[in-house]
Amino acid sequence: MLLATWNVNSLRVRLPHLKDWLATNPMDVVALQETKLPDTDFPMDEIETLGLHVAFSGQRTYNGVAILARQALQDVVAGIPGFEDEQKRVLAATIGGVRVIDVYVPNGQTVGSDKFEYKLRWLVSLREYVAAELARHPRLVVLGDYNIAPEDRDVHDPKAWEGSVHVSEPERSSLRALLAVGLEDCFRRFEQPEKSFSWWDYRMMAFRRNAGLRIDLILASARLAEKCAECRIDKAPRKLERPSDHAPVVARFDI
DNA sequence: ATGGCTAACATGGTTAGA
Repeated sequence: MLLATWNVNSLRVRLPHLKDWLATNPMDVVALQETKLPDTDFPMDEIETLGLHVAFSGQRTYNGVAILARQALQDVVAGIPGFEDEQKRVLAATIGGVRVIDVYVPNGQTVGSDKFEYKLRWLVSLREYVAAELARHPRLVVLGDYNIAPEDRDVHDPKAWEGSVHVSEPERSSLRALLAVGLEDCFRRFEQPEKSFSWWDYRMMAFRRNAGLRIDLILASARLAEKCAECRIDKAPRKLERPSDHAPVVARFDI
């Protein structure tokens, strides 16, 4: 089973890239973030034409998540149950016996801001949700845009980023607490190229300089992680005209 | 120098992203 996560930064703009990418990289499951579309505008027909089932939870202008899958999606749940939130950032579904939770973690803006506090609160709720889901689903994958670089090796210039949003200790500690309930970062199960990143700023020729962060993660339960055969970042779509600032991340599971 | 791009909403300039 091949799964991918991709923050497309507007599905309206990136639909051609997504279709081209899927044509050469057929996936069983794709988790999208920042679709930036209300559900009434979701390009359902175009996705279904690709032979994919789809579930989505979106809003105008901001946020928005969607799951595309070769097989039918079962038990679709939007949001974090019990956590009141206008922002459409979470979508769960069961596909082929695997529980999939697609997450778009809040950005956090700056350390100490209201949005930062919201990010930390949000991560506590996510952790509680994941703990409950793990008890019900031994095969669980939680993938998406975490807006946290787990370690300094996931940052192009750790000195320059030290203490700032995406790398700060409260955020990293929240991520470690999430992993501690029983998830593993699939990417780090394997030897990887030095300076592997999944996001590069649009400005300052950041992609050409590989000045990026690894913030898009595929986390899997122990039972699933042990079946992980590959995990990689595909930089190719980031090289196209008018790209998303994020690259897709792919994981393959022998199930 | 706290910017630099990009997208949405708007139709010029603000908000937000990371």
